[in-house]
Amino acid sequence: MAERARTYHHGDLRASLVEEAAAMISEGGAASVTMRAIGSRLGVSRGAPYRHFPDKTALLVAVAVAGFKRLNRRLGSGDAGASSSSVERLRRMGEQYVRFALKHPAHYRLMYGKEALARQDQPELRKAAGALLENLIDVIRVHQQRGEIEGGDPRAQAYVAWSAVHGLASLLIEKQIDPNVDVDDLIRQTTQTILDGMRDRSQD
Amino acid sequence: MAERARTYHHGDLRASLVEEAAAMISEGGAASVTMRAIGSRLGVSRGAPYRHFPDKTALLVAVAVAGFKRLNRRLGSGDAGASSSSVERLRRMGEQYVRFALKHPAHYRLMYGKEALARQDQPELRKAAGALLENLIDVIRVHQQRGEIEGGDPRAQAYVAWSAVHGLASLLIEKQIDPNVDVDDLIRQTTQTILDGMRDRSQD
DNA sequence: CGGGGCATGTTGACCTCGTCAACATACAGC
DNA sequence: GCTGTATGTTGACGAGGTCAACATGCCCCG
Repeated sequence: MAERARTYHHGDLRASLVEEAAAMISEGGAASVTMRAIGSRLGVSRGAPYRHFPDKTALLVAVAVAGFKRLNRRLGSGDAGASSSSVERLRRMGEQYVRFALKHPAHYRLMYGKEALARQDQPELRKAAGALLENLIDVIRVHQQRGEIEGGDPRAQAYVAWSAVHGLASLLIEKQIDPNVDVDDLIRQTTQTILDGMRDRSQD
Repeated sequence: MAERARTYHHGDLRASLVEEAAAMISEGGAASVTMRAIGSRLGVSRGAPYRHFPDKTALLVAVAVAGFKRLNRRLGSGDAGASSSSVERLRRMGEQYVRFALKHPAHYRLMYGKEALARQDQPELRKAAGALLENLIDVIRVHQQRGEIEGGDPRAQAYVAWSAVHGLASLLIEKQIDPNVDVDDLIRQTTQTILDGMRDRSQD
């Protein structure tokens, strides 16, 4: 983000673009992000962004990457805070994950919406998402060593856990879940079910 | 191409539009679906679709609804085929679900991509997705009665299971999962973990 | 059997948007 | 101060969604 505060014409337009685009996404959804609109909000012309990003997709990818970094930081912080009662730590991560998605629905959607983004493989994005997975794998590995969860391939288990929280976040965001259901309970039950499932492996 | 009924000008353009749009989505993604392109492929003008759908969104919603119905049918059929070894039935449903998503990635994406669709609540879509949930709840209820899974609120359990398979499908579709991982194994492990988790409930 | 009228389809036009090229300008270092 | 490059601006183009005016087919009424 803070590359350098070059006080050029605008003064680090690149960073401002990413920041403003993220804000616009939160306010009006990804569809409201227009080169013209974003330029207008920043007091520059529609063409200005092209001096910093080859096209709109690249800008959106940057926004998505920033989102992953933020999410990562958030999960990490909750994790660092006193390694609580072992498994509780994993459950907390899951909760933090879903809560992040609920707090920034449009942004979250963008992070996982390859469709709207590159056809080309976006290495930056892949790296940011990869970091998320790696962190999760690390935590799982720790718990495996403590014997708190079954000791299979931690990567596979990470995928299962990730699927559960991502799926829940996605369904909630897309309003596929009855609004009368208590979200907190549902989050708890989801993480708990996964943890229970990872402890009791009866076959394969 | 196969169906005709009213031999009006085109002969049931509405159905053709939905069908063709679905085909185009599969071929080139949702972005390739253009009023002009779809009209061209069907031999009508760009304006013709507007006699059957108020706007492009409505057409896409119809496509999404058709997708849900197809998915529902598929899950139901697998379910009806000899109520296999109890829990195996639930696992099969999960597998069928993910497999459907992998077979029709763009279509699946559309089904859950509210962003691209209505700002307004689309009752048809909600109904179709609701049917999916209801079916899942029914199956879960049956297994609860057989004592094969814990007997809490079947709706909540359905959401948990749905989250897991939807999340896995989503991550796979968006290529967030290492291609070296064996997809079949991952699907099996996911459904198995959920089932194990629903059997062994140690706390609330 | 012949119109009338609604259901369908067609076209032209307008607006928004992404993007590129030509042009303008501000900084930085000499 | 002077020049070159990093930035920003504008005009233009093409794609695409959508609407209104217009055209046409089809069914039903008399």
